[in-house]
Amino acid sequence: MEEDVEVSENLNNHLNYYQKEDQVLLAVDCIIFGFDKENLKILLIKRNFEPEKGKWSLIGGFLKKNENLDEAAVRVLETLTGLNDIYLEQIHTYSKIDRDPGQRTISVAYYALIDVDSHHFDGIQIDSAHWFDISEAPELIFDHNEMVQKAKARLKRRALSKPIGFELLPEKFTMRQLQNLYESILDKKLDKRNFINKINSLDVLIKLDEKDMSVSRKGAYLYVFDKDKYEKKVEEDGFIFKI
Amino acid sequence: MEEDVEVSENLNNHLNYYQKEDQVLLAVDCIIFGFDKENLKILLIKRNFEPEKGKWSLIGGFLKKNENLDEAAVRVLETLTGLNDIYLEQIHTYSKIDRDPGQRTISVAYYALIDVDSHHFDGIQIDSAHWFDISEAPELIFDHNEMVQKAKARLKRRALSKPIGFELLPEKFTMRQLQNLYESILDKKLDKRNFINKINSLDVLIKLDEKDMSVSRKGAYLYVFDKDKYEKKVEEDGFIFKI
DNA sequence: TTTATAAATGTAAAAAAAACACTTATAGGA
DNA sequence: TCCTATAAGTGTTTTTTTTACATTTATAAA
Repeated sequence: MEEDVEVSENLNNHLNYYQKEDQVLLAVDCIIFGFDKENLKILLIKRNFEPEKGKWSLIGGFLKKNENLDEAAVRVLETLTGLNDIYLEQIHTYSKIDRDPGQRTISVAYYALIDVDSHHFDGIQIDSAHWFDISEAPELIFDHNEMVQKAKARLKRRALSKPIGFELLPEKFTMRQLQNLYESILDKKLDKRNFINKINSLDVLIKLDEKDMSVSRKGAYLYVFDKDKYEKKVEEDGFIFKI
Repeated sequence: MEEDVEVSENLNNHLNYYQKEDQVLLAVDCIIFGFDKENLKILLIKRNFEPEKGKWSLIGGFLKKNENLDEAAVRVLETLTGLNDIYLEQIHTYSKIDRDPGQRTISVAYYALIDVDSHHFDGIQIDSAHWFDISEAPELIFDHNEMVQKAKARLKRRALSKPIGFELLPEKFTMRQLQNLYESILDKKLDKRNFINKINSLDVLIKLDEKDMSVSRKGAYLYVFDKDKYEKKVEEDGFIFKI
């Protein structure tokens, strides 16, 4: 039934102006970055359908008639994680003719940022999903490696110009964790004092009277990101977040 | 005939793995920036077909089976300008359900950079096309205004980090023209001496023994962009172009 | 009480960016 | 041919930002 409607809509509906044009399948694929207070991770799944069944892959899905691409990406992510409040951003659209040997498919890549620990999703919803350390991720199907490369580059750029990191951290975090995150994303060591000075000069963190005692004997103060303050700054004086 | 083949391929071919998925029309729309040595421009057309016939629009076209998106964008641009060596970059994919009242269409926006004068295209190939000063562009159909906004922001970012400007200038140009271009893109006045010092410190221009006498009595030295040197620098020492 | 460990802290030097004004070459007009 | 008007060309100082760098402190565990 559904298919009949589809054919009729696409080829026979007199309200359509573009009847002679080729149609394509449009997919979304999500590069899901996570952070566990130590290392940057990526969430991958083992494909359980053909083609390329059994190989590692990004999670993806096809765009449906009744949703836009952002909504499709949210849906796809919810299917995997059970979460629907995940930070998502569109990156690039991939269209090589034979990129998917199954059928001509164009794919819109999104990247997502998740705090691995504090979003304790109800167990990942697909058994074969696995968090890989970003440096230890396996080869992926199709052009998914290329997508991941681009997403990493984008993440790096955004980390330098937006307070993107706070999507990847628990609500309360230590300076060391924030620095670990930036070091993972930028893939280089940073000087501790300079980093703290820089962050403090941005004036968008609130230092709590609370310490995380789980790592050191002295304990480390916890901070929260002051989103309102950040947004007010951006609005009022075109504040530029720049690390 | 062609349509028969299409239906059969999409719905009946046993090599297709994704038969039950919805298909969509995929378009490309091009934000064509130009520069005439004075001002940043945008090339728009008056649509000569429904819907929204007669309104100003970006130039666009539908993706075909035998091409990828970059190729589609090149084809669309060639149709309009007769040129096929234009700098193009994908920006974003737009998918709001009712963005095109004609039919559900997803559109991939590209931006293009053209030197208005020295690419003297054989007259623009579509009569209704017109170069608008970027600040005087008319309202556009669908979500094209949004696309232009994003393209402008992207152009700004890229101008600060890549020698993008040289796509928009004639081969030989004066420092004043380069500064005009940057001022147009960044939408602010720059100090002449600081600008020249900055550009010279990048060391990617060749100063010619030739002057442009068309603007001042004194004449202004002409420069060319040393693309090889630029690329060698990027490769060898990760040279960062930053204005 | 001692010890081991990560946290917390500030300053000086170097580099980059911004502010700033006068001289020069030439065409065109007097 | 001399004068004038106009944009081109040129450096230095100040300010801001970035980088480099080492010691003390709080606490839990031994």
